Amino acid sequence: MISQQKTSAASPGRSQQPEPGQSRYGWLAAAMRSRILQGEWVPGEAIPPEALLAKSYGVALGTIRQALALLVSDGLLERRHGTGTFVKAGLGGASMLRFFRFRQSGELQTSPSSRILSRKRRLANLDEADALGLPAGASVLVLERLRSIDKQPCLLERLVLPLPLFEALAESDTTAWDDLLYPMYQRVCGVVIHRAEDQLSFDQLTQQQARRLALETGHPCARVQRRAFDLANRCVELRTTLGDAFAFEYTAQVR
Amino acid sequence: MISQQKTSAASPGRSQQPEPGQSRYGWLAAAMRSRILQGEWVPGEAIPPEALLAKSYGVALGTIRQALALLVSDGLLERRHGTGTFVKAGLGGASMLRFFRFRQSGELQTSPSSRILSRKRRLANLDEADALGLPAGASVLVLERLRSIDKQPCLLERLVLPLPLFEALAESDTTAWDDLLYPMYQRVCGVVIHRAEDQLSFDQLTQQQARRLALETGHPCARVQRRAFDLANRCVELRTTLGDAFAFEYTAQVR
DNA sequence: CAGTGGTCTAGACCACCGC
DNA sequence: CGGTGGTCTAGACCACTGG
Repeated sequence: MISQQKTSAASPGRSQQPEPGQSRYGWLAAAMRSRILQGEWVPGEAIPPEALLAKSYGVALGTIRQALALLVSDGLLERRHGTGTFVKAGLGGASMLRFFRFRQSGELQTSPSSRILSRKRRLANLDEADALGLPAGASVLVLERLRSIDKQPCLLERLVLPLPLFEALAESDTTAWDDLLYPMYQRVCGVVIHRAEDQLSFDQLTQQQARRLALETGHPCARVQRRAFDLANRCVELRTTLGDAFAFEYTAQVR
Repeated sequence: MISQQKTSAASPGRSQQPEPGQSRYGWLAAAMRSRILQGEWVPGEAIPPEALLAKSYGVALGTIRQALALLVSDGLLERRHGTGTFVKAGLGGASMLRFFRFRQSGELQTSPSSRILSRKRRLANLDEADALGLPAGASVLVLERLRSIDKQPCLLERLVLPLPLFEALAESDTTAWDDLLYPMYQRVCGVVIHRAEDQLSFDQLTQQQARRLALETGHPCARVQRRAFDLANRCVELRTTLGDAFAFEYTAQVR
């Protein structure tokens, strides 16, 4: 080894750049990203101030700011003027409702209540293993979940969770679970959901699905197939949500 | 007037900032935005280089770069390394297809062909006048349009266009129109479509709609209600697109 | 090769927040 | 008030693009 490590936190050396084809701020962003992924900087808390980071990495303030801007646009950090730079907390949940407009007696947009209809452990099929990045024959936890507003069933969900990771959910009492899963993932399993991809499509309800949603067999439904990712950008949840197609409403921005 | 105008293009003066509560780069961005809206800088062409802008506005390079970054994130400008900074051309069109997966004989994603079914001039109703920012009783052009792939009808559209602006389309031969409307708006009417909002929902086809799409009455359909905006961010097109719900497929990013 | 945007520096001062 | 991020400067040098 030629380069000598400095006393700084994750030192890239001072007068040389161990990066091959990367910009310095790109390298810094990668370095700081890994400090988040490895748990040195934890979600919800502040990271060291810019000035300190600049000094410890041996770069100018502006360079650190560029690196931080990258992580902000990645959604990993959040800056608050006069206060500090914070690691973003995970997704709050209730994000499924943005696809639907359900009538409520009151005006308040309360999060729907949630009931687990079934929970079983089984082997992942090929598609699931592929999407979750699991080896063939890995086991998963499969949940069926009904979400209701004012005791009116409105969303039917099927979730697939990789099992070593979500083991804590395989045994606990499902009637005591939170209405929002993502904060619970974080609390119980240490899994932070950071982003998701929702694929929207259309179908008709099977007899069983219709019964659970209190609709008729063959009723049109909107289907949301979600892949949710953790901080390290690995898919850790597959979810299929069904709801009345006539309650579906979503606005997409173009360009 | 105390401040003396410099020789620069849209001079903000040198040592003072005529802005009330705004940052300097925010003011610069607004100034440059108006140079685009007023047609001094035209879509598709390069604006003056940063160094020249910095000198003519009497600010540092970094400040100009911040202002440019704002306009880039607004989608008004596009930067190309080693080449220049360009005013973005309008939306290309064919963007409706991103909501649908239509089977084609070949694999190629060609733009669907387009046929105008009807064209009439009438008074805008309240909703239309409101959305388009028109006075009550203004007139609009209403078009019905069928889009087909491989001679197979797939999308049925109804468009509402404000009339003083799109007068050139009210008389011309519709059989000679382009398949893509937005480039034609720009060429024929000087209207640049810059962004759009698409509201998605589901419904069932009326008898007339079904006939035009070669489907059955009551067949489930996806509805895309679009509001399209020009560079000045004024709504200049309302469009409702209907297509087979079973061909609907769209992916949304969460956070 | 000349001209463009991209990176980086080492400062200064300002605006906001919480105590 | 002290500490944070936000704005701004006036340079230097690098990397890409095109003729």
